[in-house]
Amino acid sequence: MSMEALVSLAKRRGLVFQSSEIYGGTGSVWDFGPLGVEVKNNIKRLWWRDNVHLRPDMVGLDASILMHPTVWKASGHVDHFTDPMVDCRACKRRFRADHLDTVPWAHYCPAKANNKFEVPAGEPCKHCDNRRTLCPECGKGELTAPRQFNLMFKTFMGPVEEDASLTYLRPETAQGIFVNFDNVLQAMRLRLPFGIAQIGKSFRNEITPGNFIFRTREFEQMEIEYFVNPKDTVNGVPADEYWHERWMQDRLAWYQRYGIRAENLRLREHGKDELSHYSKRTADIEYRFPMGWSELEGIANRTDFDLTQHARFSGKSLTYFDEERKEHVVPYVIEPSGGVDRAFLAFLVEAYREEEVRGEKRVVLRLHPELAPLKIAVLPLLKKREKIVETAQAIRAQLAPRWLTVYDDTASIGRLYRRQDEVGTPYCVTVDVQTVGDPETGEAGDQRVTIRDRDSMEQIRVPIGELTAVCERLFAGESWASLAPRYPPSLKP
RNA sequence: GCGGGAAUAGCUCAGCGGUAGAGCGCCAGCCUUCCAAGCUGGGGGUCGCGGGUUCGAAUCCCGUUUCCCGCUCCA
Repeated sequence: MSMEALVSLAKRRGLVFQSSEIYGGTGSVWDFGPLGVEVKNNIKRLWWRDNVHLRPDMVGLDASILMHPTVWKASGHVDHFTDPMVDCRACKRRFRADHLDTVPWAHYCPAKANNKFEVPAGEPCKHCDNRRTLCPECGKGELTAPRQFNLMFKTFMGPVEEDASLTYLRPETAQGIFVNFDNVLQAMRLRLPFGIAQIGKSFRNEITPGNFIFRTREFEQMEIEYFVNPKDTVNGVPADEYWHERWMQDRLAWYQRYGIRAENLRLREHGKDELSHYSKRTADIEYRFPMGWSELEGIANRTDFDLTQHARFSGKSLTYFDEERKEHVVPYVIEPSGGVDRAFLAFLVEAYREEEVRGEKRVVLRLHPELAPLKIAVLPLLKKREKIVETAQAIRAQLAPRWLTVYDDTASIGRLYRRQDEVGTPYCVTVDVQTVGDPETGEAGDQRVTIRDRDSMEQIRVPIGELTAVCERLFAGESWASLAPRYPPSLKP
């Protein structure tokens, strides 16, 4: 499938809109429409349920986006979260200035005659004190002066824009967890290992955003900081390494549980040169997006870097008292950090299918029922029959408190089904003449309705009185195939 | 930020100096007893934005914004 087809569907069906579109759009930010916000909330709810509520060793947190500016000094983001870039004027290649310093370079020194020198990596010219000026790739082009990109958005706390009030929109939710480590520890009486989870917006002034909602400047993270005692071992392995491996496997399984096929997921270990300034080891969970394998979630061993830094900058002790060893330790932390928007995109890409049904193209989102924005659509077969419409609307009202249920009567039944297919509604409930009886013939209604399965397009016929119970079983995961034999469809065609 | 491509109806696109179009979708009506059927009617476009050339610009020129593909970066 192509990203274009998905962008188009997302807009047409109210999943994702470009931000500020009526003003010509604004770069690298997107809005989630009425159906998009449902999917996104579903992703966050499931992540929270599976990673916080179902585990005895996890608690949640919701820290503010604006924090004390020193947080970002301590975290290293003020100093390290920058990429000095230089461009070659001739071949137009772009380089990170710090990478250029890793190779020796040829230099034509203006301060000396007979002036070609080889200068060692990372050193300026001994004679003129210049750094590399020529492109390492094409060898001819002159390089621009390095330009600094700090990827953090600056802002000001309070009405006066002065340096004293300068702070940043957080570039990751993680720091909100680290600075609350001791608060949470005291309030919740926790024992290592334990984790703190948080979902929230983060902001990065990316040099190159793009690929739809894959890389945006405002995005939402689902982060866990899982604290372990580095002195402990599990199965003979240091605790941090054991839990790192565990989280990699758990998180991989989570994506699969909600519909991502194993062949479209992989773990990719970071090389030493690409590790972040805080990381001992990092592995990415990558998904096979339309534009290629790209990161869905990073799982890093941040060691004791963050707690140590914050202890140093704040002067507060951020340690854990090890009762067995009778000593204070600084916990190590394993960080599974996922992008909500990236998960959204991956689930959508994975679910999108174009199928051929009776010679017609059918677009269907085969979303996991828990992710689907709408759970049930109640449809009248004939909108001219008052009794059918009344019954259908009553059924919608009956189901709505339990599942997000919509009613639609604005087209023929086939079209209504296809509309629901396009947004991935797992089940449609149809009310027909047989349900309510036919006043013309005097035939009595059977008070049964049809449930139609999105993926197989098969139907079963269920008494209205059992509808809620049957839906309960379907959404609890009971398979269509096991349920269907008990509720044969209408004998009429 | 650099190079390349693009921007016309909700979507996909045609039109390339002379009155803004098609298909699909959407809305209303008729018809219709379960998978985008048919018929009739309807709403909807500052042709991304700004400037220029011209009697006349969606069309040619300049600028700009946004999107897509690369370089680079990350969740």
